[in-house]
Amino acid sequence: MRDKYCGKVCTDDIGRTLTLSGWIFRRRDHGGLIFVDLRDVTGIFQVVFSPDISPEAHEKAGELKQEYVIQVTGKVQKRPVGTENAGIPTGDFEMYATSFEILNTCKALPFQLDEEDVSESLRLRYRYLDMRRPLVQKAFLERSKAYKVIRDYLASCGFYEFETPFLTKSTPEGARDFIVPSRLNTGSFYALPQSPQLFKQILMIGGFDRYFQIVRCFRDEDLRADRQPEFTQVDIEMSFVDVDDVIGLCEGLVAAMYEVLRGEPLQIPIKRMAYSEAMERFGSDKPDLRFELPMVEITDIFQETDFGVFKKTIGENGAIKSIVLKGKTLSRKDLDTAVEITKEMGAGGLIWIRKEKDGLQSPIVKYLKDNEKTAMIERLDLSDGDVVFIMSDTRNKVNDIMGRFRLYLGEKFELIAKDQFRFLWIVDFPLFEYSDEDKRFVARHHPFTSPQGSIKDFTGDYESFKAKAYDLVLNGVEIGGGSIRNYRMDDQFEMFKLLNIKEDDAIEKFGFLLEALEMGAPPHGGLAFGFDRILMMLLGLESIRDVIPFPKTQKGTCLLSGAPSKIPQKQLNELRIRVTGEQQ
RNA sequence: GGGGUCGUAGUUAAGCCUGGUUAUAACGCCGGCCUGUCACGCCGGAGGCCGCGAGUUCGAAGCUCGUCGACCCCGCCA
Repeated sequence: MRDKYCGKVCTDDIGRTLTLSGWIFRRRDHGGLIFVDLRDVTGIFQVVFSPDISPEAHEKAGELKQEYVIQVTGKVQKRPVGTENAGIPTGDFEMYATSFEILNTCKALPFQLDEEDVSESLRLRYRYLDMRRPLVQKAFLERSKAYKVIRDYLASCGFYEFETPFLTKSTPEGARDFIVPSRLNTGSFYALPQSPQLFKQILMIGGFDRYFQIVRCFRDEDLRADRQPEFTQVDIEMSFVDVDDVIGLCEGLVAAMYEVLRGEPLQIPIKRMAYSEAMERFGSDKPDLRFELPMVEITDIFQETDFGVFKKTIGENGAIKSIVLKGKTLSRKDLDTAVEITKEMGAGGLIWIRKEKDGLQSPIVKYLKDNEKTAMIERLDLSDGDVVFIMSDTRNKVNDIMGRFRLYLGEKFELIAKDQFRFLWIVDFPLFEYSDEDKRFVARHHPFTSPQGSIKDFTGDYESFKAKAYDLVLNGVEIGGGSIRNYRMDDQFEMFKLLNIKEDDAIEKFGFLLEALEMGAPPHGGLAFGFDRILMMLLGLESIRDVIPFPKTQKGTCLLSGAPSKIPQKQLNELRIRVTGEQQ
């Protein structure tokens, strides 16, 4: 139906008669001449309708409206001198239409395709129109390029691609599952996979050595700007590897993606930071390193303090930590707002101290001893005008709230280098983590994660026992995570014991993996990247929805299709399901 | 489960704080004119349950309460 794409017409085509097809992007009707911008996925080409060339075509072109689909034939020529459009690649050329056909019409549009501030719900409702917009289109074309880079890179590294089931079994200790009722097995349910974790381990035990899959995963949790109920992971597993092997491979992959999507090489190896350092200095296991503003601990300075708040914290073995804001002028209102913000984050309070020419200024300064002030000025390297924010509470609370407060300061005082891409590996995660909900220690990563050293060396100190687990962080967003797995049954059972998971329960939930571990499982480990998130970040977009063609809203609905929806009673009957409408 | 922002022609916004005649603009849409535009231009026109429901009031787009929807955040997300 066409000889060429609109955006691909070039000098070689001058003098040739071509047939092009596409959408009417814009029509400029001068009464005599009518100009039409014909658009397809490759770009725009200008078609001219003139009564001197074809009175019929010119007459009929009066009917053309936005987004009509046409097929047009004419001779390509150079535009007259002075009428070229440097703004588009085909701006030196045009075509006088000798004939054309309207292949389809288009109703009045719900929004203009070149309009920038269209509400997202309207865009999602009419996603097919939204996709015709160049910037939206670009995101999905880049996504397509990314699939190819990943497949090419991993294939070149000896990886095989597999598919794993979507109708599967609930995985342990994870997010809430999406559930699918089984008609053939009344009262039983499949779970959609949160990740192909168990299956990829089975593939290693099956001897394939290196597996990957670009795979949809499902988690029935509340949504965010960077979270969707179904999302895509680049899932990777390798045999006969340790932490450095997996990290090295993944760095190569990320660098390949970065180069294709950003058009410049990525410096590797990527910086690594221990989990404990991340928490103590940045109050987060995914620090944004596009700006500094680290927390500095000053607990030791106040061992002999008379200041009640600090005294209490030290007595309860808490932490006193500070963040220094340099070179910014803060009004009293800024300081009050800062205090307010941290209170909203759950802080008991926030202390600020300003370094002035003649000493420290703060509501609490009168409670501080001279040696404490001096030590603080020295430790924090304070200059005149610097503002110190101090929080004093339990260590975890200080880390958490100061970490979030740090992000607030970075944003508010424009300290973040928004054009930077700061990758970071977080390593040496703790193997366990206390769950307030379950009132016990649970696996921080997942229960198949291998500890550093032998699990048999566990001394009872859950909090300091380290895992062979690692996360990849980009600009404060977790974009991937993985671990080396337990590959021996005795180690795995020991792990379950420490997690207080009963043997029967373990066998019931994932006995097939445990059985396989006893049949010559090789050492193995891997990682999963959040594909949508990486794309979002590398393309500089604000929301994961911008890189997913058909995303869900925050309430999990699809505005295009109307899912989820009620289903006919007949279907419910077949599944033996009764909807009670009541909270059980 | 909790906190917040928003909802006004097809679209994007103004008006709301301080209630009062016909709810304003731009883009789009419809009609007319125009032979070098590319965000074409000029003239004219149509288009509104002010998200929905109660309440307050002589009178509500504007105040109050509820509700629905979209978004952001906390919890949650191994």
